[in-house]
Amino acid sequence: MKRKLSTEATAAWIRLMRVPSRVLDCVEQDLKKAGYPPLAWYDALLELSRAPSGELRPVELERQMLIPQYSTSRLIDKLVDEGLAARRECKIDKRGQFVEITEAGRDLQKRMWSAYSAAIDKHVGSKLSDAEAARLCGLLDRLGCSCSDAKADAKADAKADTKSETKAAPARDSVPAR
Amino acid sequence: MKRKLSTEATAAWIRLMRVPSRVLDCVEQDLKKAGYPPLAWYDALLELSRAPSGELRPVELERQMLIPQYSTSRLIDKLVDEGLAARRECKIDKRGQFVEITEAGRDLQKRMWSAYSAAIDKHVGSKLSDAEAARLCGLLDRLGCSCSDAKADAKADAKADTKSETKAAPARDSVPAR
DNA sequence: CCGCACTGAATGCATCTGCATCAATCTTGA
DNA sequence: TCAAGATTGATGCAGATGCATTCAGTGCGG
Repeated sequence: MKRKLSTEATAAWIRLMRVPSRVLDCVEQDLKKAGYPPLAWYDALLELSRAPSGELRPVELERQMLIPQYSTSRLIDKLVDEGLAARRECKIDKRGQFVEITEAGRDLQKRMWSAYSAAIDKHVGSKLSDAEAARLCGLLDRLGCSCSDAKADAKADAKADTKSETKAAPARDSVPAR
Repeated sequence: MKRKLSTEATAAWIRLMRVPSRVLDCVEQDLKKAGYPPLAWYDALLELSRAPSGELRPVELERQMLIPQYSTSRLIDKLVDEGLAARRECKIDKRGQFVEITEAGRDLQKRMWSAYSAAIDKHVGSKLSDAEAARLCGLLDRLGCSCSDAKADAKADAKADTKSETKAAPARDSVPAR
């Protein structure tokens, strides 16, 4: 299996590594200049605001946001410090807890969205037609489900848990609000 | 200038934020499992090995790699520590220096490339036809030149005050070798 | 020659990240 | 029913990153 790496694939790789991080940077900068916190805060607030009663278990938030557990824990710390969310006891499972978005949190989420959506439009929407954006989605989706096997490899001799998450998942994700 | 953000653009944004970072992760993991250092080291070694006499000014390296100055400085520290590069005095400008790749550095760069190219092919090349890869390049390129104007802006009012960050995008670069 | 603005590079410090581990609690199954 | 194992969430620590500053050296205008 000694495939040859094509120049097209190489060119795509270079752009994959450069362009999105740059675009993210631009958007984050716009948000920051508007006086808002990092995007991760928005994502968390959005997930919380969407949840049935405005509250989620940290472990749920973690799964929604696809970030590591410790990262979730620390993010929650900060949201709580800023009064954007509150920890609430979880009666049914005393190991756990609920994190509930506050009014201030909902408010911030809404205000951020206007700046956020404007930034996305500025840096992505305005540069591509809808058809092009859709084609880009299609191409990126083709790259999506690759690392599950790495995970499997890692614990190959462990449990064969087949947790392979084929997360080509539809857009049910962070950004879209409102 | 109150454009509406389309759902297509939003979907593209989500994928832009997720897919490439995931692909990068996979490639980095592959490299790591093969016992190699981070990709940034490869990039630096590649730039050095390509340079006329195997040496560059740090400031050149910085521009090639699109990473901040302090980051370059620290990366060089590590390469030197590992014997992959050496600092050499710059006679014509005593503020500066040259960084020269060593034989060990050239050797590592070459060895890394075989693992690296295999990983790129596995996670990108094998998932897209050459035509698709080319289309992906085209689409990503449309997004590329968005922050250059930010740079221009910054330069424009540079004299004013602008503590605003003229930060260059952190991005991976320079893959193609051999 | 001097003063002054600028460039090249390093570094102190605060923050962020990842990893490993911990304690508490829940679940399972013998 | 209880021990073994799995889950939930927090945290100590090491390394990475970003920011601002510092230091040395350059080059220009006077």
